[in-house]
Amino acid sequence: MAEPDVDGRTRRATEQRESRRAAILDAALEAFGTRGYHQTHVSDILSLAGIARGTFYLYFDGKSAVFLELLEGLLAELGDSIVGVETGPGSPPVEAQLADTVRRILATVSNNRLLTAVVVREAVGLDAEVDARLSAFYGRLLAYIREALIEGQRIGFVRALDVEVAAMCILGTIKQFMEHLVRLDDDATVDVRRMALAVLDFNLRGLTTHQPA
Amino acid sequence: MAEPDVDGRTRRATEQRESRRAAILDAALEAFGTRGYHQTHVSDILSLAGIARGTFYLYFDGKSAVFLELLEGLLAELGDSIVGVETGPGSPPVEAQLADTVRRILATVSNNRLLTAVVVREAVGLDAEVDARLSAFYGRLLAYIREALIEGQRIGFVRALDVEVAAMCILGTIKQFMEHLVRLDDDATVDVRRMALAVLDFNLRGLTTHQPA
Amino acid sequence: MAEPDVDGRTRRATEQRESRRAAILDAALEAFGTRGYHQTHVSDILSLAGIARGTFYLYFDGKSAVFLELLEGLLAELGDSIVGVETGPGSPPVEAQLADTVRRILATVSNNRLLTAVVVREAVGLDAEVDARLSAFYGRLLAYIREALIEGQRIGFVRALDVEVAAMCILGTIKQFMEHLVRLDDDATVDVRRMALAVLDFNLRGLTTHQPA
Amino acid sequence: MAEPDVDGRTRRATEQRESRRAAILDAALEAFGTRGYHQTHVSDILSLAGIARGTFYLYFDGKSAVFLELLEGLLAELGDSIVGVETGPGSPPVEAQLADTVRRILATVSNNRLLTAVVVREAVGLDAEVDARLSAFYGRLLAYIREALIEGQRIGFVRALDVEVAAMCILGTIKQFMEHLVRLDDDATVDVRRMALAVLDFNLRGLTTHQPA
DNA sequence: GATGAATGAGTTTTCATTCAT
DNA sequence: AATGAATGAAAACTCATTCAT
Repeated sequence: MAEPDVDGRTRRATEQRESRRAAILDAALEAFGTRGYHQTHVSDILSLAGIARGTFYLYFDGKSAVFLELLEGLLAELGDSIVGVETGPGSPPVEAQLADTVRRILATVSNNRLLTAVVVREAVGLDAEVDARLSAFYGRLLAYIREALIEGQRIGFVRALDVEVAAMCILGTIKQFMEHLVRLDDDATVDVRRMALAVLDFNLRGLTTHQPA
Repeated sequence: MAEPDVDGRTRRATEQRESRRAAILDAALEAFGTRGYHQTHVSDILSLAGIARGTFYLYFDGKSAVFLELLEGLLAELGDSIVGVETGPGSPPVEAQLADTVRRILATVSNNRLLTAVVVREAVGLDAEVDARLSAFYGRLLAYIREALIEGQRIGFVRALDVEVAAMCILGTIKQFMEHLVRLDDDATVDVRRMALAVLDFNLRGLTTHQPA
Repeated sequence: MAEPDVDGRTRRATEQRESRRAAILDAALEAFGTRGYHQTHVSDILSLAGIARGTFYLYFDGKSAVFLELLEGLLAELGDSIVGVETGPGSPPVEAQLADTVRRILATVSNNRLLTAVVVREAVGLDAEVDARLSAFYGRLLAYIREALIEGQRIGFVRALDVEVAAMCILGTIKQFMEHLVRLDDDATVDVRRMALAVLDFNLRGLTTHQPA
Repeated sequence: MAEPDVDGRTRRATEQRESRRAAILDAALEAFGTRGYHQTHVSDILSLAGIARGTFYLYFDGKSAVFLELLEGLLAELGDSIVGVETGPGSPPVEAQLADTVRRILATVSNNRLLTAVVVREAVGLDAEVDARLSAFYGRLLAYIREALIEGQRIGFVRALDVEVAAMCILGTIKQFMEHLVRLDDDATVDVRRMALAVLDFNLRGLTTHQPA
């Protein structure tokens, strides 16, 4: 009845529980990433995770619950990747800060290729709650970009333009870029960073030669 | 078996057949547009079309076949909206031609809001063949944009940039714009044309004030 | 396109539908009667009815829905068996009327032996709605008996007693009798009518020799 | 392996074991009484008893085994409540003895309200063995009543009647009364004893005013 | 002895497609 | 051609019981 031992057992049990959860999430991620959300059945997750039916329901409420949890994780990571641009004296140049943000998003997407694939491709119509979360996330992202644009205008970095539409366009280029990344084979180590900077450059300068507007 | 009579009967029958087909397509369009592909059941289409189960399978091979046909139609229309930019002497200004293309795409999307919604949102994971078609379409669209950019560079309209990435970005802004349009309520007649031009402007000039890079 | 033919087809279809429903109800009745409610699975009903899984759900919402419908039928029949006692001039003797009621209940139970068995035995705890219906029925029956007793006291047929308790006791004897009937083998044609009259006699006169109270 | 010490340890262990068993039985009783047999899951018992899943199976063979044990207890107590009527010289009056029996049954039921509820309501269809036990108990009870009636007839207390049917009716009134008691809220301290006597009175004298048959 | 994670057989339910009328 | 009843494969989910720690 030594207390420390009991503690030890409890801790080990908890750790095991957590690792089992993680294993199921991994399996689910692989399944979703491979077959897509709708073509993935609980059975697929089971066989990938090597567990019994009941075990799955011990850890999650069902297919959509696992997906939701994976999604939350990705959205959280993406949310963290995006930080406001500092404009105070002594701050790094704005373009450099933007490039850093792009680099961080990029890393997150690269680390979560499979999941991002599902999210980007089957964006809507999966499940009421999943839809809501995604919607909310894109809403927040859009709002963030909007704010950044307005701040950019204040400091004279961003020209006069329709902030609403511009934010939408930027989001579009980001999503398309994500979709592109996701489509790449694992071994296709193209120069992703270079592409990211090219996306940034596109957003900043547009297509045209610099004839004044 | 009097030939002339049969001709008349045959024609009428064919006409009826066609209008029945069209009615089913309409019903399917509404169903898919409202509930999305996966949440739409054949029953939904049946009740909207006011036909019996068996009748449906007399005209189409199944749920995914109807969807595929609707998709083909949309892609064809979209394809038609996109025409190359003429650069010969006496051609209208490039920007005006681009604006026209944007306007045509816009009209197509507006006329096919429901279907566009499904295509844009549930882009992938519906059905192997549907996936392939969509992929092919976006591939062609991307190729078209790429060509246009190269031609633009040749005539000095487009600056030096990564054509691959720029094409991707443009596609992204278009898709995001489509998604935005699709989200609007039917009666929300916001100034869509103005927005379209703003998207074009964004793509052409980017965000920044024109300090040379 | 002869209208009468269409009518004929429609009628025949409706009839078939009804008879299919009836067949399922029959199968369900047999299954419930044989194995009891909880031991009966939809599969049992399917194989007894010789239909496919989906067909069952075409006609009923599920196991408890079929049972509820069977129950409703029985309760309705039982309700019809029970009619008030007439006390006007020229009415048949009260005892004779009561004997008739008993006989009618008896016939109903005999005709619905299997179902009565389930109802009497697994009275409660099957399903929320089933419970409610049964409860309501017994409540009405109790109320009916109470009224009859009060009327009986008014005309001097029933002695002074606790009406509440007496009604409860009578219900108890009826239920126990039903349970007994239900337990009998099909071929055991004991003199059921005689027993019914004995139950009536018990309720009317009690156990004791007629020493005045 | 010092014998005296082991004895002490053994006794203490046995006591603990017994109290653990009792705690599980208590929890099971509450669970069954509240939700009924089928709606009660082993988990319900576990959480009420505050023990782990495995522990439960250390003490009992399973859900139906616990229920069976609870049932045995109730049936034993009920069996003890019922003692034969003495008719020798100097015995208390028959009616008083019957009233005592009624009182004892009543006390038992009151003390075991929850369990009686399950037994009375879900009488049959729980489990083969449970069914058999209940059946046997009611058989014995019926036999006891039958004997009592015959003895009653011998001493001229009970009139000429169909003993079989009368026993059945009496059992019916008892069961209905039990069901009624069980339905009462715990705090509804209606005059149960008065009701019990009214049941007895009903059984003895029946409904009618005493016009000779 | 105690624990609670794991099991998997057993059930229910759905829905695209077929086919006899 | 049209109908709609029937099909049954495919999923999802539950819960009593086992067993390694």
